[in-house]
Amino acid sequence: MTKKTTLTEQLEHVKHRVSEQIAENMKSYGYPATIGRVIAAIYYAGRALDLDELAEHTGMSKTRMSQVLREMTSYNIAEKAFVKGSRKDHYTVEEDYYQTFITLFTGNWREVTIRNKKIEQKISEELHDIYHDPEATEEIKNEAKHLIEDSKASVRYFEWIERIVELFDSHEIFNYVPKDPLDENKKAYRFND
Amino acid sequence: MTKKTTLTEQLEHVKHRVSEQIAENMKSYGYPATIGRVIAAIYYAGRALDLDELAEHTGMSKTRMSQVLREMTSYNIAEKAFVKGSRKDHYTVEEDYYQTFITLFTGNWREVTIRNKKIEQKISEELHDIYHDPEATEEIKNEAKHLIEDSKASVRYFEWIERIVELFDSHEIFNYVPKDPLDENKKAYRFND
DNA sequence: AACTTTATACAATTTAAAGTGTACAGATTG
DNA sequence: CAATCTGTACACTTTAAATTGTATAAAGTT
Repeated sequence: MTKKTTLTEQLEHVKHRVSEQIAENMKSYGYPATIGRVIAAIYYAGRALDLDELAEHTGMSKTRMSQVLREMTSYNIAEKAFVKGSRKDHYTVEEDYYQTFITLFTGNWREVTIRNKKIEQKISEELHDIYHDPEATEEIKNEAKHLIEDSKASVRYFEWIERIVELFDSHEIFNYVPKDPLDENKKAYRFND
Repeated sequence: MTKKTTLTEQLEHVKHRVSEQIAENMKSYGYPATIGRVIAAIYYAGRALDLDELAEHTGMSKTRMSQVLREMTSYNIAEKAFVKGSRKDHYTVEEDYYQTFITLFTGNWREVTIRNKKIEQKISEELHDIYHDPEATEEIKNEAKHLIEDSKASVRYFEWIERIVELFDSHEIFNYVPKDPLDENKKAYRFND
């Protein structure tokens, strides 16, 4: 009474699950799940795909594909590929997991630091005005001073985040956390890299 | 014709904006904005607050506070504090920016790695079964083999993420990216830490 | 220039997450 | 043990994000 499934179907099923898994991970990165499905589709196809093909593979509307691919190219995790004799736009994706992680992670955090440093700048100015206002009582001055210190600490924190971003972006992180933990030894054993 | 605002009001306004800023950042971390408002409220109060006080400060319902604080304690960024002579639950929050970042970041990624390694495990078994199925053609075997390699690479990637998590969790990251970039020099100048 | 093909702007819909109000259970007090 | 206080389960509402369908602009073909 077991349902008959061919091995080919089983393989397809596995791929589908991997695709959903990647989709789920994208949500954890804070990006739409669809991005994950697009990555999987292009990866399994083994070549650049156009919007219609992607809509087909992901089971979504072409409109959505258009939107998502634009988003992906803006994040630098997809790019248009020239395909001979077709006027459709074809897209390839970054296939290196590590690089995708780094790109999405740093992109997100760079935005955060930029936004926050901008706001802190404005707030800091405002607090200085309050501090130097002739009507400011001792108590007011005290609180303003306290908030200014908070703001400075906050900026230092975002500068730390910026340096973290730089650590990943420059790939320096791989010196401290190698992709393959055995690399350390390997290096010692071989003459060239 | 300018609206008259007292300095005290201006200070309150600043605090409110900082609170919203933290809320916004929580969204970037992938957590509900309300968490940020709770952190700010407790920080500015300078003491543990109970659910009613938090509802008051954040302008939200007590029910929501209950939910959010439970979430926060589960993430280890808030904890119940004993307050003499009150039977209400009072909460304190982690006040160190860096630690909050690390806690939320690592918590999120730990979940991801656990989930993914589990799935890869199952998928890998399934692929082996397909590979060893007597009905498997050369082509099927080839594709299965390929997918098995993918799966292994994927697991190696998640193990890298695990090591990244460990780097932050252990605070070792501060050796490579110090909170204060001048620490490096400071260390050289002093006898004790 | 009319006709096709392709991508996308825009408005509408669906879906998922955040948040609320009521009701209730467990603990505490008189 | 009746009366009150506190936190939360549960069902409902609101809000924001993802996704779709239609309409249109831009480019390519005949």
